[in-house]
Amino acid sequence: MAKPLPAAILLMGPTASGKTGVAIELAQHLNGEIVSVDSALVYRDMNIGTAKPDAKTLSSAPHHLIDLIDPTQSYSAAQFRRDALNTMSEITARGRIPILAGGTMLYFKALMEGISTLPHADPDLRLEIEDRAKKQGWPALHAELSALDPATAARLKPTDAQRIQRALEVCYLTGAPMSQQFGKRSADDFAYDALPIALLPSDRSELHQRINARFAAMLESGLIDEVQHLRKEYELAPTLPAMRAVGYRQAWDFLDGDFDRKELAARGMAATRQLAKRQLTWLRAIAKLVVFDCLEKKLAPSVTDYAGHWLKGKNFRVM
RNA sequence: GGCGGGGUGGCAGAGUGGUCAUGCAGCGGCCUGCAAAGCCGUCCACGCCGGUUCGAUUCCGACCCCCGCCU
Repeated sequence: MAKPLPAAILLMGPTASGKTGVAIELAQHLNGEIVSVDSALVYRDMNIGTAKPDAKTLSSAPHHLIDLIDPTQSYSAAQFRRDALNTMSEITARGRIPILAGGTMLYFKALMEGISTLPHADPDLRLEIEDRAKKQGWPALHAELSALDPATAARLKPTDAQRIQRALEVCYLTGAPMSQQFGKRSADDFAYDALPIALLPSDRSELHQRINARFAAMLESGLIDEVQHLRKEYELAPTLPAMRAVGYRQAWDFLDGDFDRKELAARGMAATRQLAKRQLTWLRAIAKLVVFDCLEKKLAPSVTDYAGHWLKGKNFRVM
């Protein structure tokens, strides 16, 4: 008979849904450690705009996958999967429960469903492709993809620059169409008995209010200074993933003098609302979620209570 | 009070006697190494009342409101 799988808790929710507070409460009460599932928290020196928990909060429970790389570097879903699986097995080996908390739904998907064995990004090749796109336009490259990988080209719009680029990159690097390599999953499965929890707002406009207030607060606490500092300390460009993050992109353009502070606030808030919308679309597509209303007052205690019962039912020891 | 200009969707902003502005926001969706990214789709309108007309957001008149100048 197979050994029972180790337990894990997955805590998903849109931005500003209160994930951090819930995750800490879970970690403290259920003998857990938090694994961040967030494509922006991996950046060092990006604190205000990413709503990174402060030092005191971070020390109140073990956190992982935060502050991994410089803003000049880039991360990926595949890298996240490796890092997360490694971290999770370490946590499990300590006899504790991994609590994966965050809002980057692609990372959750990659973690749970696995990801095909494909070459990693090649910056030089990408530059080359972008160069050609500038001259010939993306539809021309899409046409080229039609010859190399008809199946992928068929499902991509000629305007979908990012995915056309990736598909071509895979073709060039491997000599084979990406669509033919999609079956080959990484061998290391997601071998956990996971409780997937989603924090959803019962009222969208209230979430929007929260988002607006939070972005205003970020400006108050020095988001602009943070970005200015980053520009001074690192060799950054507005095309880097880190500088395309919500808030940072807008602050960058503001520092370039593209618009005034009022417009910065409006654009930052709008970008955050749109992020939340996309996150909610992801969450609606995922079946078998245990849903909590993130606008509920006693959110953290009730989630902890629920997760505690779930763990007990599986004979895990709960602190 | 007089003269001039104007009132268009949540906002900005074109335009036309008879299928369409457009941008932003909002809403729905897609998603395999950039994902807080990238991409697709979509609702909402012509200040008010009357007239001309087969048909008026568009033409005419009255009215209301706004802006500027003058008294």
